[in-house]
Amino acid sequence: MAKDFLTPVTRTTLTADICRKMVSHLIRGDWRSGERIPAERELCQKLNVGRASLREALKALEIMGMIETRLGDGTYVCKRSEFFSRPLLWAIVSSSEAEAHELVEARRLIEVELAGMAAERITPENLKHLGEHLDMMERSKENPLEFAQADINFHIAIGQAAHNSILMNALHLIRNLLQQWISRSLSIEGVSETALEQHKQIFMAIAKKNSIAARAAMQDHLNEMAISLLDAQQKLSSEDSPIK
Amino acid sequence: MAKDFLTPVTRTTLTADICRKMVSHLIRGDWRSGERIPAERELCQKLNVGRASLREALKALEIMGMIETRLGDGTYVCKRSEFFSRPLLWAIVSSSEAEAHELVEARRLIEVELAGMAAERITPENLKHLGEHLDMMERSKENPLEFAQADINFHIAIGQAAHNSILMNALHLIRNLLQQWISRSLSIEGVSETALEQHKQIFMAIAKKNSIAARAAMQDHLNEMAISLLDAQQKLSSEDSPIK
DNA sequence: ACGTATTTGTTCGTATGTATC
DNA sequence: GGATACATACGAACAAATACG
Repeated sequence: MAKDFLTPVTRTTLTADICRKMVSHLIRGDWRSGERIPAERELCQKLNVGRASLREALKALEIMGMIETRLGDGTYVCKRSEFFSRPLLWAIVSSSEAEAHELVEARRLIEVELAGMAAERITPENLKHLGEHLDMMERSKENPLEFAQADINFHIAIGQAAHNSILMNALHLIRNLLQQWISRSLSIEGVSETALEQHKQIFMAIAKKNSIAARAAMQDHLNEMAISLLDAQQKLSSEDSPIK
Repeated sequence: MAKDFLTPVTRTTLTADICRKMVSHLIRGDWRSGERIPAERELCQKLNVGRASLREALKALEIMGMIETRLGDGTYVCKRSEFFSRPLLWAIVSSSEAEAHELVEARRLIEVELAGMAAERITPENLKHLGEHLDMMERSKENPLEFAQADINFHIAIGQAAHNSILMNALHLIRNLLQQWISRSLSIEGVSETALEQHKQIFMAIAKKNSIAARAAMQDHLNEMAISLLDAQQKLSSEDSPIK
């Protein structure tokens, strides 16, 4: 069509251009993971741009988790697996309308899948860590705080064993959003005993690399926990004094 | 343990703090989608920070697709569904085959579940919309751009019918990160015909409120698409010319 | 049609705090 | 402790694009 004759001049900002250039250097491996990149002032000269423009680009990359700047030291390239892993980013996924039951639903979906994937992909080292967290739970039956922490670590370790960083980020996020209710529900009489028992089931299924059993065990666990959790949540929100 | 006595002082930068604050305003809806936010200098005064620090935060948000700045005009809030949709992000994500694989995996997990949930919870109105998007795909077989848009709308409509805002947000996010490859793969000979046929299967299963069939149909669809998609992604990253 | 005010884009200079050797 | 290199942060200034009367 005639109206699309000549493409409009797409105005780009200097900052975005710098960002693009930096990204392509990062990707191409001109600067490797863990390496230090040239100082800001040096880059300014090489790129022939002002310091503010460069810093805007650098900050954007930092917030996306691609580089890390250390005060008084320099700027370093992050590992690829850390790209996009800044919690800030994933907070966006949550929404104010998000209700407890939606969170619980999302949690079940993700953790069941992660358990299945972990059973298929777990390395001996992953398994060792997983076992340690289970032992920790056993030892800290009398200490609610330690128990809750061991519980978290166990679930996170499963996520790591699944080797999918995207879902791992999602797991972290949902955990954070649910954490206060999870802690509360663990303090209900008898819940932590049940949880420990179910964790053992999950561990065994994963150790046997039985993906189906691992999914089922995690499903059982989360079904059970969902009840206590929603219970704790209702109690909590009814106590909730309107803050306004 | 004694060594963990006092929590380390987590040094935060001003820019990151500003960024956090802005994000929470964006999420909480203090500034709505499409609205113009206060001018830079005004924000500086209100937040009591220098303009450079503020701009670094704003640029980061812009590159992630959360806000849009127009020279000589002002800064506007993007729609939630457009967050993370900036081309620059594609460049970053598309550079890693491992990440592509993880994204595809996460997409399958979420969309299969959403299809199942949609079959159980869809309202007549939701179903009407879903049907309209399907018709749109049928009508635009010859127009790749329209077809791709109808494809997006169809999947989004399923997400809406599932009535879980957390998973809906996750769907948007992953969609945006995968979009360029999805478009590419749809342009491969024969792929769009297959996709259309599979969409019909999904639609029928959901219309019958058959959750199991809906899951299966979506699984089929995404399995098939994953092949074309990873294919398109490999081709794309091998074309990548060194910029220097 | 023109000019003025507003707003973002970009650079520079300067002062300060921090890390490393 | 001192010297050096570096990031952090602010403010001022001008350019460029846009909106509005």
